[in-house]
Amino acid sequence: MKNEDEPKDKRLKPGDAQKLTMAEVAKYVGVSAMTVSRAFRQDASVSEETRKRIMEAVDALGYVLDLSAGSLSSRRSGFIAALVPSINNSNFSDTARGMTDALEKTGLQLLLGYTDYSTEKEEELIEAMLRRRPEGIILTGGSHTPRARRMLAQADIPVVETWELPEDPINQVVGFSNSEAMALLVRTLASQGYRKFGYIGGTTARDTRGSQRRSGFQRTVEELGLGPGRMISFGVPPITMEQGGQAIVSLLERWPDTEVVLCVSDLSAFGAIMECTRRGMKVPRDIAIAGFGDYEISSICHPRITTINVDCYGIGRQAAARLLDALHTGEATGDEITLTGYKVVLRESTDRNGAPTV
Amino acid sequence: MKNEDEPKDKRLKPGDAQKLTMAEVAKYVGVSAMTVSRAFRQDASVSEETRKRIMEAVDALGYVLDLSAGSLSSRRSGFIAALVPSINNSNFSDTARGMTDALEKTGLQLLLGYTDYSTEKEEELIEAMLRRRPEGIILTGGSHTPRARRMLAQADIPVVETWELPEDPINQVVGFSNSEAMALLVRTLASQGYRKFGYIGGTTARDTRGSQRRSGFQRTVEELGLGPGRMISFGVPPITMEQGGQAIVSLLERWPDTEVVLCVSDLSAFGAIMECTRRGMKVPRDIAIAGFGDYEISSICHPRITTINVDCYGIGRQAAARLLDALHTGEATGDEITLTGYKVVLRESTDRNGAPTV
DNA sequence: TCACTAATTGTTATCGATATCATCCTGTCG
DNA sequence: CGACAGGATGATATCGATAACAATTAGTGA
Repeated sequence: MKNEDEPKDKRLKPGDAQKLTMAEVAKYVGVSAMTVSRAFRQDASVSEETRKRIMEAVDALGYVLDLSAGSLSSRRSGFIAALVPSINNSNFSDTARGMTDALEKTGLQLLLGYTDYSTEKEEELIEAMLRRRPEGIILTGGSHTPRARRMLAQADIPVVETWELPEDPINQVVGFSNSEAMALLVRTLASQGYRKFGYIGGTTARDTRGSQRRSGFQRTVEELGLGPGRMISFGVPPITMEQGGQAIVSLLERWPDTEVVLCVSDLSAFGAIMECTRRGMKVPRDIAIAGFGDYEISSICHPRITTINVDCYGIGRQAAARLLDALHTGEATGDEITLTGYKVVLRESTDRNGAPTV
Repeated sequence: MKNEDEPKDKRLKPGDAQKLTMAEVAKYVGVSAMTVSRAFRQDASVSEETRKRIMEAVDALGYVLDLSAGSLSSRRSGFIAALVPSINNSNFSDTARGMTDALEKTGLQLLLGYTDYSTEKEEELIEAMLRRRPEGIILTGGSHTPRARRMLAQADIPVVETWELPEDPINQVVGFSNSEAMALLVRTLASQGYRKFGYIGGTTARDTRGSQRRSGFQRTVEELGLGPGRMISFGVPPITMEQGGQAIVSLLERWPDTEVVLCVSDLSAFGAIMECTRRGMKVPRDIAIAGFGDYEISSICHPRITTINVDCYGIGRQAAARLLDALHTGEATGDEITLTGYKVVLRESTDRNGAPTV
């Protein structure tokens, strides 16, 4: 083996900003590039002593591994793609956090995109993502354009759909039935004596989870013999806090005797409650209001909001875990449906007895 | 030119799931791979007719461009890395959205990571990002570990620091002075007659923007001769809504005569207001409370919250724009500081006259 | 008509790592 | 003592696109 201090006529000074390659690190240490490559992976067989010398050289030179080169030859990009409707929505950002956390230490990196609740945008993003050759992809919901489905099928990587139970799943699913969850909420409130139910949601079918919640509401209200629900649609999904406030005004103008209003999400429920308070109505004394999603705000605000708690973080974490399973078992696992929990959280905003202290 | 229907003995069926390469598309069409490559980029010179035939073949075969291969030879990854403290915070997710929007149509993709307010985590993420050879990187704040700074210097890519005005900027900066903004809020409220100021913030220096706001508060209160501010620290940053509620209780126990409380963020302000309301105090009649950040909630809740509006989306958008400038001008531009605006938004929660209607 | 320019397409080398197989060395066991 | 296992390392081909330059064709003006 040569003298370790040999790099005499090399113009490589430690800290030199020029593009460093593995080969140069190798030459500096006096080994082959292959050995340097091995030293970067803990499993590969390199003697401890060599690895140490290589890592010292890496530090001294300031070399940073180039994964884009590596992924080409290893045919593993190290990416997992994930598409969520919005990153400004704390439900979905919790899900994204769950995915990121589950991927920690696996060497896989999350490539995040947001579809803005549009399947067209989703299709574009799927194509953009597939160009990076992700090893798996996580989608929100089960609505996809035909072309998106084709691209996914051809990509031949595990797909996980989340947050819903699609009728025609692509591969795996991690989610829950939004319509069942909403139905449970209706039944729970009906059992407390509420009879005249209103509903606030967005106008279009863009938000499929919203549509499912609405149909769960409608179906259950009719099943219970409480007549057709009083439904107000307002704004393009996702419906905002402010729109929740506007919607409750419309709803109460049209059906002033409404006893309880369910909202497609906590955000609109919060907006509705605040608007009522502002107008001098007391919640729940004058009107009861419930949301969906159990956002942080709902347990803090006054009155606290009755809602459906959804395991957002768990959805992300499990979706990533299922993807990892599929990658490890050679993608031979059957496509499973993983149900995630939800539960009714009864709080002040629908309390039949106690009006909130003010 | 050969017969276009030639692929007779090729076993390539359209829609075949096997790994497709550009060369196979080329063979299918009867051109060279280079021509296919050109067809994918709008600037390159390919006849319209050829491009059309190629794109039809791409559709028929279901070929998807492989950017990881392309970035290796072109030495352009097509990535911009961005690190934010948290994706669950709507201020930062607005910033992320601004960046994504600014990068739309540029062919650059955002690689997002969250540091959880830790410079150590940031250092790890910077290394992970640099392994993907991003063409630029956007950071939040000006606090970085020495090793992080070294890696960034050596990477030799444009860096934009956001949300603050670091004393020792790396390259470009897009942000504002958090301490000046908070000082402005203090002066504004003082000019309305408030004298006894309290402050609620997190405990440690992890959240540098929080620390800057606090010092802006403290300095200004003293400058105005209003004695040392009454400060309560609570919880590990980022301080939550719930902690805001707990903090205001401590603060009022210790200094019951406090007239106005400024909070490090709207979230803690909201928690504080709700806790006061719950305890039968009226805001602002009994105590005035202000926040920072102008989150959606602050213009909706009751009472509406006085706050500092920050152009979160604009920070992201401009940060990305500055990065694009630097990339186009060959990185020869001087390192500039782009100031983003902020303004005091006076609302009900500090209104000296009108108590909110309840 | 012919040299010449511009538009279009092809050929070859290359980006920087890793897969794969070959080689070398050391120690062990019959 | 010789053969062989296994650990450590090296040599070479390769991943799939693109840069750079070469070649071909069509059109243009003298």
